[in-house]
Amino acid sequence: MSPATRCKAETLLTEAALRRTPPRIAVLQVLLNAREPLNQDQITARLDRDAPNKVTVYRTLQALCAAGIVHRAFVQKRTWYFESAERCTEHQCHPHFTCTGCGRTSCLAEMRLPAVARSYKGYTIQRQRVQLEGLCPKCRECK
Amino acid sequence: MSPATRCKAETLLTEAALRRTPPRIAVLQVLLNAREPLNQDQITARLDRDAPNKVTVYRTLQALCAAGIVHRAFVQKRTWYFESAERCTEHQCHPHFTCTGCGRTSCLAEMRLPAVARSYKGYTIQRQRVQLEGLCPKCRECK
DNA sequence: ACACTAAATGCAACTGAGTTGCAAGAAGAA
DNA sequence: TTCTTCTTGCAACTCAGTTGCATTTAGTGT
Ligand SMILES: [Zn+2]
Ligand SMILES: [Zn+2]
Ligand SMILES: [Zn+2]
Ligand SMILES: [Zn+2]
Repeated sequence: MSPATRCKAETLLTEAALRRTPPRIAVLQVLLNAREPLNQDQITARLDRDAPNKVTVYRTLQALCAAGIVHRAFVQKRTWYFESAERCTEHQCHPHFTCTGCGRTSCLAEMRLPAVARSYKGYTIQRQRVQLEGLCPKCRECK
Repeated sequence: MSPATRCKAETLLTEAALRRTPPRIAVLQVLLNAREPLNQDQITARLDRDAPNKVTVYRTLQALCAAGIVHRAFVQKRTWYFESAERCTEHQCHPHFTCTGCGRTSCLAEMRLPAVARSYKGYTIQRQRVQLEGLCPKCRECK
């Protein structure tokens, strides 16, 4: 882990008024470095020896989500995948793409999405989450 | 249940080359009549005395989803909510709105959504699912 | 109408990510 | 440093979902 990432993690925690504890800094660093959403086991695996108890990871993710630093990106096979919220705007999370061929899910973080209406039939729409489905570049070739 | 709904359910099963068994017809009828996505317990509750075994409901929903007649609309508190696919198009499911105030999720089946690109960086995009978040009409008043 | 076969059902038992309670430990304020 | 409050680790629990298998049934073809 780079010292820059660590610094970023600590800053985010401070801004969210969360205590800067080793487990939180560690988990947040993993998510800041990840290119794809990770589930709890994957986060634990990346921490290896420094991994805290699984309940601590669980509660850490809860706290980070409540603070808005981390998002629950999607659920697959009954497990949640988490990611840093840094590549999402206030009104729109970046889309996730699930391949019907290989089952893999990836972030399309740079994809521009058409904006949705801010209100509809009395509903105030504050945030939009988009899930895409189809064939990934690899599976498209094989087909 | 109206005889029309039953007929519709049986037709859908036949078209999908699925056996028209009592549990399947019953579960499908419930979903065709529902205005909101339902989880397994809610489906069972609506069938009351006629409710099949929970494993049968589970496997029925699996079969209906595999056939594309039913969609897994969203997951909430570790349980899946199902709905008939009749109000979705091939490329776009109707959006679901979750209120951050009361936690309720509702279908915005008539809402028009801007179309998303059919391909992006080598990905072939076949279907789009949109999840919205904000305040529902009731919670907006109270606020 | 009857026999046959592949598919569906019900039951019981299992799975495992998520969740909780509580005692011990650590962060941050005074 | 002391104190208070929040956080952590452990063990135990929850419960929707999942599986295996024996029994039943839908649909097909006599
Ligand atoms: Zn693929
Ligand atoms: Zn992402
Ligand atoms: Zn509401
Ligand atoms: Zn819906």
